[in-house]
Amino acid sequence: MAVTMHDVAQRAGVSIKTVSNVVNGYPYIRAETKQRVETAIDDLGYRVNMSARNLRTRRTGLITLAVPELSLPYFAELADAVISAADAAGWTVLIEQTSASRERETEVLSGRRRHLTDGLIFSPLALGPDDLDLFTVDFPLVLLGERVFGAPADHVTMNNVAAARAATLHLASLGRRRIALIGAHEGERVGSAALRTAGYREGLEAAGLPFAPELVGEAGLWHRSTGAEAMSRMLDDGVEIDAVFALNDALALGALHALHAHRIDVPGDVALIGFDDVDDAKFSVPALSSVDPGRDQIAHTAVELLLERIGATGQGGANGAGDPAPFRKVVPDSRIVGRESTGDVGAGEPCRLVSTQAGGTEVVPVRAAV
Amino acid sequence: MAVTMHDVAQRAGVSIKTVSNVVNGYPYIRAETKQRVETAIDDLGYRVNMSARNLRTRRTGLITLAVPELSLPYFAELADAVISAADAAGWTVLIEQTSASRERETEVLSGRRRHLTDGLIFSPLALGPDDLDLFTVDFPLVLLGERVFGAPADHVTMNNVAAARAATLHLASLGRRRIALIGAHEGERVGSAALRTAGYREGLEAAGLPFAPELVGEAGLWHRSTGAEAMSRMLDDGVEIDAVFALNDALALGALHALHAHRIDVPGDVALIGFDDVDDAKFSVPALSSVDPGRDQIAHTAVELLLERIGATGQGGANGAGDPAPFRKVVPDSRIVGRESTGDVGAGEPCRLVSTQAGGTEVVPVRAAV
DNA sequence: CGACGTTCCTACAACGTTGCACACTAGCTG
DNA sequence: CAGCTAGTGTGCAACGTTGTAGGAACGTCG
Repeated sequence: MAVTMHDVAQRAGVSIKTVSNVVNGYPYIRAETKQRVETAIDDLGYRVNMSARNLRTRRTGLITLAVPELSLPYFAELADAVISAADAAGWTVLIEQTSASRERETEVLSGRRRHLTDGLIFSPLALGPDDLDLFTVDFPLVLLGERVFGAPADHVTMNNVAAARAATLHLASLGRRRIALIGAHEGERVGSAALRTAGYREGLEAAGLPFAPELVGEAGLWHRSTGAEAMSRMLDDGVEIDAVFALNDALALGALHALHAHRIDVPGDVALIGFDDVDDAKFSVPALSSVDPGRDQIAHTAVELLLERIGATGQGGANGAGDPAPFRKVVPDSRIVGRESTGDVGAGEPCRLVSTQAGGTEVVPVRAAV
Repeated sequence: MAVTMHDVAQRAGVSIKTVSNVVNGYPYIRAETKQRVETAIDDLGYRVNMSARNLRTRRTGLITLAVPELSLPYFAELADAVISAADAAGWTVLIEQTSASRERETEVLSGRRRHLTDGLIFSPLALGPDDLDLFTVDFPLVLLGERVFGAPADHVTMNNVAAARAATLHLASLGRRRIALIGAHEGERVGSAALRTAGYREGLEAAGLPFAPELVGEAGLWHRSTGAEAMSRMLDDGVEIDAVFALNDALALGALHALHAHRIDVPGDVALIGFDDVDDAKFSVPALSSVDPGRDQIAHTAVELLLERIGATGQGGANGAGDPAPFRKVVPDSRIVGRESTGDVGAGEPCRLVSTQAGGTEVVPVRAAV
């Protein structure tokens, strides 16, 4: 049925291995021979059988990207960027949706599909620092996000505290004094919520503003609906505010909805800023100011680190110990994108970049394998 | 290095084939033997090597979903639904982004990655009816969308004309008389734009309204930005309108932005309805009315048809001709979701389903193989 | 002139799994 | 008792590719 190297070899009058050599770009082949093989390949419509090649080479050419849900725009845009970056390097991406459930996130690290790909870029949302041992795995792994630090893996994250601090300060610099926060996770010590909330408090302090508990709105899941609910609760409770820092853009857009429903003008009465700078932010009414955490750079760096790790893996061999590269932590630059919702620009004007946070790379020594 | 069936067999004191039988759920195995094998598997942490299995079975357990871009919410949500549906059936999805370019769409049908998966769910945007021969392929294929009809493949599409007609009629039923259209593709005879525009004209006619060229706004790409531009152009030109039918939600949200920038009240001055019913629609300000084309059903049906086709493929054998099932065209039910932007409901109220279009399945005889 | 290097090509043996054929035991049927 | 069928397990030969080792032809150099 399917055309194999054998068929090509026969037609071209060479050995099967020569066909393999041609396909793989082995240099020592006479031009004429190469030509003959290539003609035979075209004539027969031959394609290499990936399964066979994968079996033989112990590589699949696939990497996994595990994210909570594609229908969340942040992760859809991240997936887009990761796929593009991998594609440019000749790799293919397989996406796993975890729904942010512990069970599925655990399965990503050890489950059925683990052996389908050569490496994993993982943005956990349910697993946390208590699950650190789960992250001690024997395959290339790059972590994203803020749930787990200190795992034996490369890590691409963002400058949450500094960026949140800058966002808060930005609102303060506009003369706002009652700055609410939407999306807090009470009691949590890790994760984006905790870090960004810490940045918010730092920002208040730096601006000489008091911290007021009633200004903090809880929202477990960071969806538009929960943002709208949290904002509504706060407004219904009669809390006085003149600015809102939402911990992501979905929350911010939900909050915007609630503000509008309460006939509150943005940015006239209340200035609003989000986090993530998803595509939607540009097109809400009014256009949403946000923090760009450097998504493209995150995706690009994650793919780069993972492929490096995959490449290095091959060297182990009889050497046993080898000398694995130390784990790196990379923090891309983030910046604040001022749009209408903070009154930084009028409708129609291009957005203004208000402030810049420098990131960087930190090298962490490899911990002894367990 | 890696644990193989051989190791498991040795430890359990059975043949390698028995391990294989246990792993694959072969029924005729003594409970005690099965237990012993399973214990050995757990002890050694054995996982089947997918590459080897794939080579042997000529199956990969993967299907491809090819869409233009994940950062377009409609496709992100579609991908989410397809992945979930495939997952439920034990299959894994590989996503290809085509950027709606001819080159990449052609590659999806014949390129490097073609042999990586067992089947393809393809939503073309660049290829059209002139490329019908490209779609005559020798692997399971399910088409989505409205670009290509009559290809030798199963097809899941939507009731574009009827749904657009209903949306237009709905605006008319609210007393609107100057109903603009945003997103037209002048001169095109195929694709969503042409079909939905046809439905719009049918709707106008059914409502006894005249068709007016100045009410039709072009927008090549259906992004928020192009929607905003098209809307702005029309308003700047002084065209009088009291309703807008945007051919998808991204355009509608962009148009909403432009309407707001022109200080036009929605739905007071202008009623607005989109198409696709993406998640965002619920949370815009005001909440956007839209046409739900039955996205979940589309994803579900597409996966179902593809897996059926993949299953049937195996039977070919020496039989030669076989008797392939005829190609099916499935049209899920679509419905209009009325929200604030058409004044169907006030802020906070749940949305109202205004009208329902019945879809169905049509069976097309298989064309002779080429 | 023999040793050695380049260039070009090939044979063989895996990679880890599953399909197929078959062996053997028990119980049952005609 | 021969001949089934159901139940339980094994051995062999692929699936299509690539790594390793090496052979043959042709210089080139000391």
